[in-house]
Amino acid sequence: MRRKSAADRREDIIGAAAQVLLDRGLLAATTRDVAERLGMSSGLLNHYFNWSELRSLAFGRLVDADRSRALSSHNHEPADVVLAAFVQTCFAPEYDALWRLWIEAMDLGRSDANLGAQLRRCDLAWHQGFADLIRRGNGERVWRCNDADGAALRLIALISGLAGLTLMPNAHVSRQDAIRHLGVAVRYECAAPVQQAARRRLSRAKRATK
Amino acid sequence: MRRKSAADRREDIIGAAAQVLLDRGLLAATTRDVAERLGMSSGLLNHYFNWSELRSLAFGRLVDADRSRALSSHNHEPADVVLAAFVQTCFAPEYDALWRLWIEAMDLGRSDANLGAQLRRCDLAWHQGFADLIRRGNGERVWRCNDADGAALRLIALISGLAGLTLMPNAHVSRQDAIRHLGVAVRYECAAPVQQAARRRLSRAKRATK
DNA sequence: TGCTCAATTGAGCAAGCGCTCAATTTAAAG
DNA sequence: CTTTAAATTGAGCGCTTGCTCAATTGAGCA
Repeated sequence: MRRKSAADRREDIIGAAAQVLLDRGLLAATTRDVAERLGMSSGLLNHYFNWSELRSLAFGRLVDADRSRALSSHNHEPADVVLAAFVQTCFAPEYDALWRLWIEAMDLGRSDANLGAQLRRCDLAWHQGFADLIRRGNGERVWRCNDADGAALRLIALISGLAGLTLMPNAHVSRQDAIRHLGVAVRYECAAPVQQAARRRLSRAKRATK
Repeated sequence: MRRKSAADRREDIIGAAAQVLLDRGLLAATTRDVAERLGMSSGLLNHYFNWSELRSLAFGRLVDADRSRALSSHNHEPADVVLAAFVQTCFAPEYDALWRLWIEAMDLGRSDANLGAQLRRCDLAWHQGFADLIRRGNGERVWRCNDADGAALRLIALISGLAGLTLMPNAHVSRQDAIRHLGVAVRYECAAPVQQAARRRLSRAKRATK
């Protein structure tokens, strides 16, 4: 195998490991898979990383890239548009592998300290990004949410739970269902103030007709 | 080892396997752990079960028992009391092992067909039980929920997501936080009609003073 | 009492895992 | 060109896993 500097080699390995994780999952992926994908010897891989370290690094890189794409990439659009787009797309098939990794990390992160620390970091970053988006929406007056942090945490927890239900073979919750349920929860948490007032008027009118 | 009938032996093994699962988790538990706990040879265990089958059976038994305890055991109490008790207790330390199994099953159930089928069954049963409880509350007029099935699914998904956050070592979500967040979601989904009216009056009064 | 067959044993197989290490190759410094 | 240190190799070690199978044991029946 053509020689490279240590830094370049490390980058190659992390990138390949990330692809292997997407293909096989955190649990099924092996060091030999990564080495084979790069056409390098298994010994070289272990010269740079141990598996726990490499797996955590590759996982963190994937999650970070995904978060940037989902939350930070289109900061020019209004918060409600960004959130609506996220709700519509987050359960699309192309993200199955990522949610699968997330669920696996919730399990393996308990026994693998590297993975646990990485998951915690990713968790906090997602939480932060989501809460910021909700606060931005408050500022733009597209909704009114008095507990952005709490809402962000609840929505993220709901998403991972829904992902778990959706990803099962023979799942009894379809992607469309998951999107719908997430949309309902989003409306609970981030109700548009205008709609709230309208709904209040409506219910008052109903009582009046009784 | 003292001889037993096939049926008794199978029961012994399933029971011991359930305890091993609680102790070590779905992933770390091994056939040897179960055999050792019963003081029997590993060969005998494999005479009655293969590991995939046994693990799924033991998992299902644990989840079923827990569901009975949480939802069906005190049917004489009002639905809101049952639900409130569930919210307060579901994240208690004694159920950590169970939630851990649930999260592990979301992962392993994708590659282990037995476990996948068992998880699906348990999922549907929990969903059914939860939705029934919500509908009972509708009948008792302790709340008004127009989408009991949807609410049940969202709450279960939220719970598993919160459990995943809570169970991590160095979790940034405490048990108290999890209870609070679940309580908030329950109020979203099953708002007491009386409280709704009171809140409406309150917000009207606020606008009047401005 | 002897027979029979199912329950039970436990050494060990085959496979997979992360990782080691002595040996080899090669880019770069002197 | 020579030297040197670092990159690279790959056979294989040590361990764990689920599971097999020939051999052994013992409860129930004639």
